[in-house]
Amino acid sequence: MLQEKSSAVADKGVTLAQSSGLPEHATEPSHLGLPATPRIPDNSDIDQNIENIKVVLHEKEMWKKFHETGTEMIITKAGRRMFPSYKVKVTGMNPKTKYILLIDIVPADDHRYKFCDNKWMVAGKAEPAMPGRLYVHPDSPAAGAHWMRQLVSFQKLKLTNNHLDPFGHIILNSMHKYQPRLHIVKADENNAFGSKNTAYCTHVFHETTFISVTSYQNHKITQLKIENNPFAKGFRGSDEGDLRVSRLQGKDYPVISKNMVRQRFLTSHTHLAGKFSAGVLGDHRQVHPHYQYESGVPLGSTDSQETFSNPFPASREPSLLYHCFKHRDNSRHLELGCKRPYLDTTPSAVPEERYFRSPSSHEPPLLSHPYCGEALGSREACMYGGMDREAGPGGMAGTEDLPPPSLNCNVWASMPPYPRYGMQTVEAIPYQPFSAHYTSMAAAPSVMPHHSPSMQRPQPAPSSSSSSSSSTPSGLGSRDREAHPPLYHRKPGSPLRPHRDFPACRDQSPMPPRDPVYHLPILATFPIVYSQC
DNA sequence: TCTGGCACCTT
DNA sequence: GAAGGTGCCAG
Repeated sequence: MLQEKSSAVADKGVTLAQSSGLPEHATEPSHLGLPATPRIPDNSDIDQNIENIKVVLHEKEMWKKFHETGTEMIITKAGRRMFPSYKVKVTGMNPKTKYILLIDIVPADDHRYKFCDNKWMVAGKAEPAMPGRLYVHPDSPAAGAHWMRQLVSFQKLKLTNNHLDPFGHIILNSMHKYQPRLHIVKADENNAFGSKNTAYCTHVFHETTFISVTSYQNHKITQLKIENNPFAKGFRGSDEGDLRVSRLQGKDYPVISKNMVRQRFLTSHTHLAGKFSAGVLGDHRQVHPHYQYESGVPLGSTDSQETFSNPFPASREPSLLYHCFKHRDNSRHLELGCKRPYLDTTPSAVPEERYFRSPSSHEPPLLSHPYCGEALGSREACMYGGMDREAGPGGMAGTEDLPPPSLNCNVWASMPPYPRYGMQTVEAIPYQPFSAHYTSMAAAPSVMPHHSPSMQRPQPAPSSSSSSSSSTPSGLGSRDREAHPPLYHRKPGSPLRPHRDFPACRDQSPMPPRDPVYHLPILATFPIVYSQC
């Protein structure tokens, strides 16, 4: 469908190779462990198909509009869709190869925000990240031809602020900034991912960054939503809209809400004053310079000093980041403890959507702990959430309140969505409580730039980045890894189904018990550590 | 800041 | 016509 030339060009990102199985950036001593310049991998390191995949964000212009204003996404207890919807056009796939497409939404930084004086301002330290969850596209796994045939829409993805959400929606904290990420995973022979040789790419469009809210803060965003979202058509027309509100209130005359008055006043006032103060959020770069490309050319070191005209100054056009690599080392393949194949799961209340626990939420100071994912069962839904607690091969440490997992409950560690600068990645090395480890994603490094104090936590045994790269990321032995099946499994020819039974892994408590395990650093942004819990 | 109910709208 | 997605608003 919509193919934007500019976007297509812009979408040229950098492909990073990592022969050791650990992302290059994760072991680089330099800034965030990122190499000075992206290294083009040889085909022995990177799966050709994965490497060639191009992703274009659909309705990029609309996203830009929102982004320039400061995108806000409503989150509700019941779950709210994103608007604009996350839709992409994918090309470059091997038509016959099966892929799994999924999205996770990771914190863009570790701040909490507030909308003050008609602009977003940092209001403090971020709340502990919600259990990370992944939304797997319902069509997954599907052949490349299928994905490339038409737009891939993630419009059914829903966001919630309910920490105990039973529907598998992606859980977020209100007033926090997030970055959606698209992961394209090459399905293995079992139509799953997580096993050895798993190859995948992560694509990040930073114009999709948003701040989660329970009610819109910026009137401009409200108007953009109303103007562009068909479901909000009833609110279209400024005057009519006001009149409609009046009617809703049983009045026949226009009534302007206080908020609207305030917003409009502030907007006007702010305009006269000079618009948003640049840099309000600008000190939180979401993308690492080295992974930021424009028109196929590295943008270079963009920095926080850059002047931004929008609330999300970190963005740059075009903003696509992606990282691809293939796990050649068994010690790094995705291996999850799937006690039951998807087909064994029974339908659940989770309808049509697939959510998984996401490995990559920033969760200071717990961000480095592994995530435990259980599958939600339903014909199409499958969710994995990040465990906010320690999880060992045989169970989830610190989850004494949890019943024994009756189904699948996987653990994985992830890399924080924003830069951890060297030591962050190094921290993980010493840790060895997991049975499987899967590190990846260059996307992580791209998504965030500053190092937050909150992210600094006691290091079990500071080690060099090289050591981390040379050894199993989490220090897991292959012995344990091999004991676990793929995270995402689907029998050939059968619909991909998630495991059911969240209760088995009710790890949604926002504040997991403090445990040494939490010192485990997250080495990658995408499924990294998997083990049964 | 957040929630639930509402009317209006699309699908 | 039903189901479900919207923003608005009182509380």
